[in-house]
Amino acid sequence: MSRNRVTIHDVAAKAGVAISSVSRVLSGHLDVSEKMRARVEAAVAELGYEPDHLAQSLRKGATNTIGFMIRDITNPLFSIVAQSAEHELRKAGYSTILINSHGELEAETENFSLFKRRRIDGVIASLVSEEAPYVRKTIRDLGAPVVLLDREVIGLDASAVICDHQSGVRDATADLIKNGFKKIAFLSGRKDVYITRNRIKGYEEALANAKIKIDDDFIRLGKFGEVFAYEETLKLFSRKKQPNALIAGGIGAAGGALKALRELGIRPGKEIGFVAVDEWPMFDVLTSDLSSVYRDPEEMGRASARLMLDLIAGHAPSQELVPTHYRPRASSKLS
Amino acid sequence: MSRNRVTIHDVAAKAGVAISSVSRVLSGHLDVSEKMRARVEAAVAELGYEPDHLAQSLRKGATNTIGFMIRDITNPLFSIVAQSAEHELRKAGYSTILINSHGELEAETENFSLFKRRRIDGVIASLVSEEAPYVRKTIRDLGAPVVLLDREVIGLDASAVICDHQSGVRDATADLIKNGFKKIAFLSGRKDVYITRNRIKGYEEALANAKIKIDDDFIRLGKFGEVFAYEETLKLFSRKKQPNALIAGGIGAAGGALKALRELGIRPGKEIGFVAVDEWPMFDVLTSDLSSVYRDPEEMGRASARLMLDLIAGHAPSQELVPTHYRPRASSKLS
DNA sequence: CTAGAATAAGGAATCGTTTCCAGTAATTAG
DNA sequence: CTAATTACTGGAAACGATTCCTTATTCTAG
Repeated sequence: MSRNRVTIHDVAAKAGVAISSVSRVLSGHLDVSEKMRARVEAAVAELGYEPDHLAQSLRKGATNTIGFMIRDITNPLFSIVAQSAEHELRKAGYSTILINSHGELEAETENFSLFKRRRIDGVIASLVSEEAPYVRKTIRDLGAPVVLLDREVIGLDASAVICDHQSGVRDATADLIKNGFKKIAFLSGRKDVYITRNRIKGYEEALANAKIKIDDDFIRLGKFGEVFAYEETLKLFSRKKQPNALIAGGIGAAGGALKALRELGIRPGKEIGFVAVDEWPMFDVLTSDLSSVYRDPEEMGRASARLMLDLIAGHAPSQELVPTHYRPRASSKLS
Repeated sequence: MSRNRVTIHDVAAKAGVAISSVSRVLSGHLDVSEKMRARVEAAVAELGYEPDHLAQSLRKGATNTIGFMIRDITNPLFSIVAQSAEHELRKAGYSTILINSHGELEAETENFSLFKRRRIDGVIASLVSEEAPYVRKTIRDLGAPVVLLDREVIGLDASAVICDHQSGVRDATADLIKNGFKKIAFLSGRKDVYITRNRIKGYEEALANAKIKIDDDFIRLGKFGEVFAYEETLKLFSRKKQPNALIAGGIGAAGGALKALRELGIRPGKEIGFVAVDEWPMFDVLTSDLSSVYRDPEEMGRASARLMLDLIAGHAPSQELVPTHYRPRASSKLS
């Protein structure tokens, strides 16, 4: 089965030349005669030789492989980011190893160690924790370029793709206020990460602009994912002090919130105002006119790939900012 | 940066032993003395040594890497399959390289060649074409075990995970008939692949059972994906002879169909009967009570991983059948 | 026509492991 | 007490490429 592997030795033997000459021809080196090139290429063609990537990597010290680690591949936004990054990296000759961290710190650590053992050329990651010493140590130990998704990288030796959630959420909040909502609840994931902090900034900015007092009871932070949002939404709407609008930060959160609302018989755009932060595939088809804060996941993927290739080329770490756009639809006002 | 790489030589030097002994200790070989084991392990711990996976692979001839190739990672069903397979394979010590073929034959070919150069230990793939000679040649050239998703493997040297679409679609069709629909349109992707043929079997079986004549005008096959389904649905409902129910095969098809229906002002469960084949994340939340034919993507992933590990262990190719379940909800009868 | 440069090709070291083969030391049997 | 195993350990040859270093040849110039 794999016995039919043809190596550079076979090519050299067939062409009657040294293996170093075969290598030189294949790497497009200058100092080879026309005759040599022709003979070698004939032998290569005849034997169907393909260089062994493994041996090349070992010798060259580069694997042409990038690790891509995210919390959850099945999150449609992330899967688009991953696909787009993979596409872009492949054009530059890199393969991508995709790994889930399931949002767990230990899985993440194990993944980094795996990447290191595999001599990955770089890692694009959406980290679980943003705690600076941990991140710094992780990056140092890896010994390869790192691009972080949606994380601040101040004082870190890494590049980052960061999204301007703030302005999107600010505009969304302002629109809700404009439409008469004053008791706006805000739902998002872990509070110690950039994405959450940045969204809250936008939320608070809009409230401040409208001179509405911030009510901490309406800000529900905890975990990313459907379950947390579902439970928190149930709580929010089963107390005395109820909000009359809801901003759900993230795809999971929006799903969980919508599920809870459905069970409660509360309809977005009818009984409350509602904005989803992030969209999912067929957003316009599957949902009934939800207002949203949009960001382009393909651009995020491309940006992360660009940053990675820059780092590999030896450039200094840098950042790319991806904008967000508030898209008002039916759910952000009552009808 | 990567200058701090510590090799087995360093460990051997620090422990004052031969590198072969270090290797023996680390591989858990029997013939090492306690003293030797202790010294080596101390040195390993002190230096933080991790074996280079690349060198190991080159020497051992196995990369512990599986290639996973699908048409489209952003299809939520596939992304769950991929995640589940990755999870299962990782438990067995394998990493997964995930690659898109975008449904294009040339991309697929290129991917196989990439996998081969990387000496992948096996490939799990959802192939673009099912044309036997092509598939056979591809598998032979790869020289590594192959598991196909949703493909018949008769006469091929490969294992397969196949889904029993037929019975799910049959039940769905029968339910529509029972609810009074006789003009049931059926939408699916390429007609030369198992998944489409198998679904049609179920559709035709139910019609035959009910003694309803099959009307080829109502069977619309062509491409997977949203666009095709969207266009075909528009056509279906803008002719004289209109169906009064629709089965959409696949996530993309369901999305495209729903989009078209929305534009036409035709509501599933109101003006027509509707069944989606395959579900997507938050299916119950995002859609308004659509009937569906369900299959468990996690099980598909696990099954593909199991089959792959079996093949690697030297077992003969085999198949696993994943069942489908018709889940009637509001959209398959009028109200 | 010969010295020196330029060109082309071969040989060998190297990347970091594993594993086979010897050889030495320790153990047991006779 | 010596011979025959057995238990460890070190050395070296792979794995399949790249690349540096030589050396042989050809070319140009003086």
